Amino acid sequence: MTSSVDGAVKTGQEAKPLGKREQTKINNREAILQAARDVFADLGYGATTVRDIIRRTGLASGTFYNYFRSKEEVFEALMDEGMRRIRPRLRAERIRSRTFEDFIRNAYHAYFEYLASDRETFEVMRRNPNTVRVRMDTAEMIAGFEEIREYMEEDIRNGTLPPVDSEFLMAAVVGIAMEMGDRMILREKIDPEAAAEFATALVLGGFHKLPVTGKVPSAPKKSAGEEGGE
Amino acid sequence: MTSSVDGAVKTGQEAKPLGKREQTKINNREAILQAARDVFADLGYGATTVRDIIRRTGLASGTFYNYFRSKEEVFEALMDEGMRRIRPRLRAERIRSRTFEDFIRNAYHAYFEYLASDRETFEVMRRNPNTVRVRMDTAEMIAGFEEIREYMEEDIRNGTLPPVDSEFLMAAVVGIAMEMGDRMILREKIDPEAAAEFATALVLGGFHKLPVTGKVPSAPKKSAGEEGGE
DNA sequence: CCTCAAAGTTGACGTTGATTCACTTTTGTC
DNA sequence: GACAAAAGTGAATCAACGTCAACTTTGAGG
Repeated sequence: MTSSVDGAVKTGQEAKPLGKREQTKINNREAILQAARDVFADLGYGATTVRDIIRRTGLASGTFYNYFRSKEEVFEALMDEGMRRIRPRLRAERIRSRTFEDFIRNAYHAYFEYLASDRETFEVMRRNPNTVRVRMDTAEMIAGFEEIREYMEEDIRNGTLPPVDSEFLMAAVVGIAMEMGDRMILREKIDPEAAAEFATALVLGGFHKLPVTGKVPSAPKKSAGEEGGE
Repeated sequence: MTSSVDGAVKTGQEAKPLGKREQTKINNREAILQAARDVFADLGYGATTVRDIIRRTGLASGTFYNYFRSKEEVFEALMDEGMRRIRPRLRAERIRSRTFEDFIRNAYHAYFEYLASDRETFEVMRRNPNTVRVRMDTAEMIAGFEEIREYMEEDIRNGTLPPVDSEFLMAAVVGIAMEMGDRMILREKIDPEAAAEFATALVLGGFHKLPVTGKVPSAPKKSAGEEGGE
């Protein structure tokens, strides 16, 4: 009622007229991110300065700060972007997977394939085989890890997985992925398939033997539901 | 022999007169390292400046640069120190251990116990549960990892371990240690024993199932020896 | 003890890069 | 076409870096 006379009507959800303003904003942001990827790869994270980044975009130094507060924040955005791309895949694998085994296998495949596909972002590591590695625990990452852990607790509840320390298991699974991922990226021939098989075999071969805590975690927020008898 | 008339004779190897000069040098270096530990813990690695570090020592800013070239180098020294403390233990465990199993178990125990004991250095992580984590691959660390890998290749050669991708296995073992270590440190009650058992169980349970490459690595520098296998 | 050269310390100084902000340009609206 | 809001610009300010000439301490020789 009484809406604007000729304004674009918000029909469904995807009727983007997308004014010039919105468009440049998107473009600039993307330009900065891309420049950052390049510079990080060339100079390494530690050595790059905010100015190195904007210089490559042709924008003015001040403009950078309309988009990000610092070099860290750009890096964070880069990492978040990666995580945001992976999580839906993990979630999909999760749904598809009937067992803990399936999930692990599919998750590792998804992860290593993503790493291999987004070389650009991870070129940082190839160029700085020495010195400092940075790792950022962004909100998105922490959430991603927690989600994995959540899946594990579900599997403990439904009996697919013995009642082990789910935080440690998640940490181990993630640690394997990270460290192996770094190595994989550095190799001459990048073979995500092989990496995934390796990681999967290790975890699936080993998880039966883990010390059990005896404690079955209680469900998080959802309905109590059945927690499965003995 | 016409040696100096009254100079300290270098009898064996441990006759340290240790002049005042030498002593302050050691003291200053140690003071800087200790200050760095503190500041990193308080402010986080990224936020601390060289000056934050020296300010705590009472030394002048210029003095810092007589000892280290940068913040990175201090951090590196801190990490190296840790690695230098661990490697002899690993080597000792290596010698004591007859099998791959023993080695893994002992190595994890050594590592998690060291982490727990040197809380001060790793306090960095506790204080900055968020944001950036830095990890440095110092020469000492790389050497340490390579040493582990070397042990694994030995075990492949002597048949204790199937011919798997030793780089990946090393990466996985190290990744588990790092990521679990971080989690362990963050816990209310730090239990290196439990962490070591967990990690050990995972690796030892799983390594039989790893994909084998068929290739037995050849010995590094020593005599060719028998490479076994038909 | 006294003297001297080498080693080490100091902090002010010139640089570099981060961050802000008053001003200009662009965009969208009426 | 006029205006206000949004975004861009780069000079100016500020913080930290790393250097260096001058100063202090140490230890060796006399």
